[in-house]
Amino acid sequence: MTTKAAQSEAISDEALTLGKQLCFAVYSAAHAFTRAYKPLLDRFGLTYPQYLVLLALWQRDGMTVKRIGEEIGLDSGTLSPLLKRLEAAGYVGRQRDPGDERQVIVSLTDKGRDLKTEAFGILADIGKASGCSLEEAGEIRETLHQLTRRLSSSEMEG
Amino acid sequence: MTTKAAQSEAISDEALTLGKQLCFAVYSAAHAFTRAYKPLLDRFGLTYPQYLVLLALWQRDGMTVKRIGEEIGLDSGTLSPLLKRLEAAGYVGRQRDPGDERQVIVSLTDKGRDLKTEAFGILADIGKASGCSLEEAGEIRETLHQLTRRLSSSEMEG
DNA sequence: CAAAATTAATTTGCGTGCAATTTAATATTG
DNA sequence: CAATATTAAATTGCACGCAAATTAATTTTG
Repeated sequence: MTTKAAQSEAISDEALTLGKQLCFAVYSAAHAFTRAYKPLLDRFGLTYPQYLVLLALWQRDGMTVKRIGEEIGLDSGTLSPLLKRLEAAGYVGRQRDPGDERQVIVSLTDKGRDLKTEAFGILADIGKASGCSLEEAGEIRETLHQLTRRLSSSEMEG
Repeated sequence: MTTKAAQSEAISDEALTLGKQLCFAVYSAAHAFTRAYKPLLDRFGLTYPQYLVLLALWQRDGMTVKRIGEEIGLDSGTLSPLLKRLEAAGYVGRQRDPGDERQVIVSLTDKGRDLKTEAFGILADIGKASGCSLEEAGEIRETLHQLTRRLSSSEMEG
């Protein structure tokens, strides 16, 4: 098993295993976050992506659908129905921008604003459960941002 | 702005921002992987989770649905229809276990086995696009595994 | 300024992802 | 050994996530 063919086979197997584990680690961590949030968000009747939208609005109220999408990385096809559900739940309102009728401005209701206070507790719980210091969390964030940027920038058309 | 109330407000705002960024970094990275794989998998008519199932089968053929679910973290509600699509595409076969008729054994077809060779190339492409050395990838994987383990172990019932 | 191009949301269609229910088969135990 | 409990898949229902098509409003430009 020391031929050239056998060696390249070994390298490929290593790449296979590593690639699988790296991709799957990210995949699992994302699901772990979703699951960790779920019981905390259930009592507000919110899903994780709905919560991400509210986090964005708590930092900057009155954004358009497009702007929200840029903030959290979702397109309007996902956001339109999601925002309707948030509206039905009474957390946000949606109004066409009078200055540009193509755009829809999403703004927090009083109920949506009130939720922010309780949401701080949720983030604290998640922070505790993640077992990270502020510095560790910052490092993980930076590493993943870098990874995301690299993957996004390379097109890799089949 | 140096009262006790103002200070705890500041701390909470920091937790809010950090928590949001950490959760979102993981969330974005997972989607970046999915998007990075998409053009490569499209020509085989495969989705990313379908590809994960095949990766698992290339390493250990003939697993039950439950075992596959444990390997990649999906339940039968997701796997049953997914496996039917893989079967319809001709990559796997499904047979009831004669020894225990409750179980369904999933095995690769010749077409499914043949795909493994090309899949090595996909992993290599992703590895290249991620811009990681084997060591860096290993560190990221370990960090995320640790994070996933911590989040999974803490129940946090609302 | 009118036709063409662009833009923002919405809608549609398909494939997850997961909780909860159902069905069928196997284990348990009274 | 028959009633009960457990287990593995499949099914159902709801909410993403994204591509593609549609609709309506605004720019662009000929």
